[in-house]
Amino acid sequence: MRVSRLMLVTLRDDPAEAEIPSHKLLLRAGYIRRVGSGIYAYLPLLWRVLQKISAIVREELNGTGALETLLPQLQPAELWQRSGRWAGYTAGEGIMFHLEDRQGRELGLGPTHEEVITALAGDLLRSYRQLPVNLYQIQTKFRDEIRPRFGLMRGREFIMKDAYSFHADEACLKQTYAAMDQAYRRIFSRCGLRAVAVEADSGAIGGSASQEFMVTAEAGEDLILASGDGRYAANQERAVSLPADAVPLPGGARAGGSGDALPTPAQSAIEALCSAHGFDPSQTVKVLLLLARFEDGCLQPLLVSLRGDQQLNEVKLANAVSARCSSEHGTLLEITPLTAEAAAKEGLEPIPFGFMGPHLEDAVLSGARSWQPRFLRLADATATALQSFVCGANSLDTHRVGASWGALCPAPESLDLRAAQPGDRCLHDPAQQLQASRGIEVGHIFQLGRKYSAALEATFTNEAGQDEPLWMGCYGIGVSRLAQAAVEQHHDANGICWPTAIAPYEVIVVIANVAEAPQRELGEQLYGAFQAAGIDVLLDDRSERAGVKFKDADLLGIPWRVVVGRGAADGQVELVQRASGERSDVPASAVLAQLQVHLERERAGLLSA
RNA sequence: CGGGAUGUAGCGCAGCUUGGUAGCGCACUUCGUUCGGGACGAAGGGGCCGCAGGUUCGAAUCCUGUCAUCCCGACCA
Repeated sequence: MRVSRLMLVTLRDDPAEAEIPSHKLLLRAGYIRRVGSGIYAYLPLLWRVLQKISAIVREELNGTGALETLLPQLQPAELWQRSGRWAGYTAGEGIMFHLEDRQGRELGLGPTHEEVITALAGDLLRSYRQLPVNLYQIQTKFRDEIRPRFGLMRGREFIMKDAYSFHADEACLKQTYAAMDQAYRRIFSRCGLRAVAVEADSGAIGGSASQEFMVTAEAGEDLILASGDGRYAANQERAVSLPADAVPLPGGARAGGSGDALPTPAQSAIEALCSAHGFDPSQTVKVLLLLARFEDGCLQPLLVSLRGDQQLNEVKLANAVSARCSSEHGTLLEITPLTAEAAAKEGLEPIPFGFMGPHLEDAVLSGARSWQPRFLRLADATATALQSFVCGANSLDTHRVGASWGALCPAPESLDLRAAQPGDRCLHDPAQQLQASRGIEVGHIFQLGRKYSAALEATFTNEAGQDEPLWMGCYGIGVSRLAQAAVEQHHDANGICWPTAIAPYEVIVVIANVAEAPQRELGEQLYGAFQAAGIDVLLDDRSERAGVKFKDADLLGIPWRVVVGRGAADGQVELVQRASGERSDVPASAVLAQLQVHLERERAGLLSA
């Protein structure tokens, strides 16, 4: 391709709309344009990148025996109602774009395809003899994100590879899951990405085991916690760790175990309380009030006890609340803090916020207009493990010192609700500490089990002649996000440095001065020779000054640059590697052979490294 | 949804406090000089100043509303 014909528009200044390097560079170098919030046009250069990524994905998945297919994006609500996800995905914080057709029938734009594929599988897969099957597609997904951001990182319309596997038993599912794990590692390596696999929360998709693949980058939206020995890595949403030891409360349990009253005027924050009385935060129990909203409209107040020095992990809490309430009230839609304003609106007596203890009685909820009249009481294990502690006395400006479970109130159910923190000791080896890094989630694989197949009655006949639900796995890769993640990981002050395997073009031949016939002729000749050799080559034939063309070549990030300039008359050209900046003078007759050696190796991505 | 910010030419910005009918740099067009790291000079084209009301003789500028975009958050009282 000739640059003069490429519709190339590069920007000198960073567009105001972009914040992170990869987003700025993709805009500046003419790879993308914003059409709306979270909606981007993939310009010809980026489309080549996306196709190269897709080709790698296809090769690796086809290699595992997976079948490529293409499913509809317009999906009937009925399908989602059968799986039980319609309300959760369309109401509240739901992310599914949905609409009505002319007959008034409801439809959704596919944010994911479990429903469609499972219904198809139920229809087509009848015997264990057909299993296992793994189907995948690469297509646009639609998600009405709460907050789209960072260009392609979190778009409302984006390209995803999603795969779904079907099995006769769990062991077979685990095999395919492991095969996909391996395929994913190869895919990211071949794309030239440093990616790590981490344990993950399976979120709204559901199912049991799940693992995310993170491209490590400062601008990542996710926090990864990993042990120094490399044996444990998890998303913070999911991570487990050993909490710091609590400092024992001097004097132990007092006044029959329900504690002594202590005047604590205006000391509603743990920090203020501790500094005023010399307590350690780990000697206190803090109480959080929250409100869970369910699909059926039920509003359930939550009372969560945590050790004062610990932080709540909302994802763990949401999972715990779902497990306890969803069979009765349907999908958990959201959990919000229970505020004084909301309580007043509900017609309740004032609640002593800032001075609450775990013994706060359900009576404070009496007279509630729409809330359930009882708290769902949950506690983190760090709180229930305390022999004696400091907590609010449930009246303003007062705490209790030396309270203990049982005497004060029954200990609530003890769970893991705390957020693991960097510096925490690891479960697998207390000598190891968790270290934090940031990551961009580019892939996620799940063992779904039979959640969807049971809901959608997708069954097969087993060897014994009985019908049972299919075992399922699902596996996603954010193709467009991966492209931007690659830029985030591979750029410098001058622009993008694409890994060769996914670069839009592998080589750019720059004619320094097109007014010079020898340069022009040699440039054209090399361009033709590279094309004939199967190299993806760009020819910068524009009548710009050399400096402009060099700047643009750097910005675009083409891995190799061949400069045809002053030496052209003597048959000499310059070969420059974009990422390293290394340059050498090479006879024009030898440059193709040299390039082929480099490209041969680089096309494999990091696999060869 | 809560908070913050910004909307002026394709991009980046100034002008707004103190109302008088729009400017700079880049990009674009033409000509000349230049020609290996975003050249210089000259001449041009392009804007209902996000939109709608209001105040005023007069609004980019003041007031009200609205829309859009970006950032932070939606977690500990």
